[in-house]
Amino acid sequence: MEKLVDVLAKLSREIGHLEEAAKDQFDFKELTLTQMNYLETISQLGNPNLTELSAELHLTKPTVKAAVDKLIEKDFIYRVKSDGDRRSAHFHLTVKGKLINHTHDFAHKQMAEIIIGKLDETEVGLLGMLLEKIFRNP
Amino acid sequence: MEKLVDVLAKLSREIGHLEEAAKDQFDFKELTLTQMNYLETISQLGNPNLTELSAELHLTKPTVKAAVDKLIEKDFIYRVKSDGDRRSAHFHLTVKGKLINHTHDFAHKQMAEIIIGKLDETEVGLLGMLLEKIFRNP
DNA sequence: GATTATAGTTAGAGAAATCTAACTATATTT
DNA sequence: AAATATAGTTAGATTTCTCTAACTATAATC
Repeated sequence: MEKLVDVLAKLSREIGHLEEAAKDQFDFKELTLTQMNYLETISQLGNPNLTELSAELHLTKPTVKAAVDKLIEKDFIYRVKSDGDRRSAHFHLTVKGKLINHTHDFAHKQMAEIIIGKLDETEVGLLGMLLEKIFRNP
Repeated sequence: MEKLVDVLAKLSREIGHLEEAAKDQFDFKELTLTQMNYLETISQLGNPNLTELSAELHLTKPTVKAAVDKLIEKDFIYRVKSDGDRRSAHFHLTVKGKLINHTHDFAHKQMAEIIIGKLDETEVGLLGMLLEKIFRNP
């Protein structure tokens, strides 16, 4: 257990570094840390409305409205009116906004390459199976 | 490769969620997202001085000075004068500031528990060995 | 159908985060 | 030892982030 925790820490630190590096590359100087956080949260929640997004971020609705208005203006997200409820609308990432996820994808791809460089084919297959088993549903 | 990337994405997303949850728990409402980022970066750099911290964050020195002054006031970090260079000082996390790292530790421990719940003893041992091999130095 | 609840908006104010320009003190170079 | 470079600081201004209070429009409940 102790050892497993250690090695998980290393893995997550390594992935963290790779993501940081990817973010630096992807010229996200156009966005503040806070704004990036909004994009990530919108992506994680999967097209939330204002109420859901505010709840997740522990911020008030006027605060979040101001932020998303700015992100819309900068073409990172857009609004889609709800069919069911005419009061409400959901936020979607634009193509530009989805770049934020590419930083994750990039990091994971690099990690995969590191792994393939360190393990032989059998071991890679084994690792894949084990991780898959961990995330299998039931 | 494709499959490995997928499963790494799941793993890192899962650890991410656990860290978010841990942060919520640890009543870091006292800190803004930005301030948490300062603490994490100070921890990662290992007691940087103002110049190093500014460079890493891509921010000007007056900006970073204002931020660290506030973190010192709130007792999350402290200044240690450099022996060699009398102009300079390094930032260290206080006991309170180190709590930021506990959120990571917490997440990794929980992840380890999930893994132990999903795999049998042999498989856990195997996974540990594989991950260790990945992070072995040469 | 009237009342209450929910989703989002607007206006205005204050705190947080950032910058540039100008400065002091110590180190390094010439 | 004079000139230049580096580490950090100060002052002042601007932008970003956040809040509360009051509002509109639609939905749900009674």
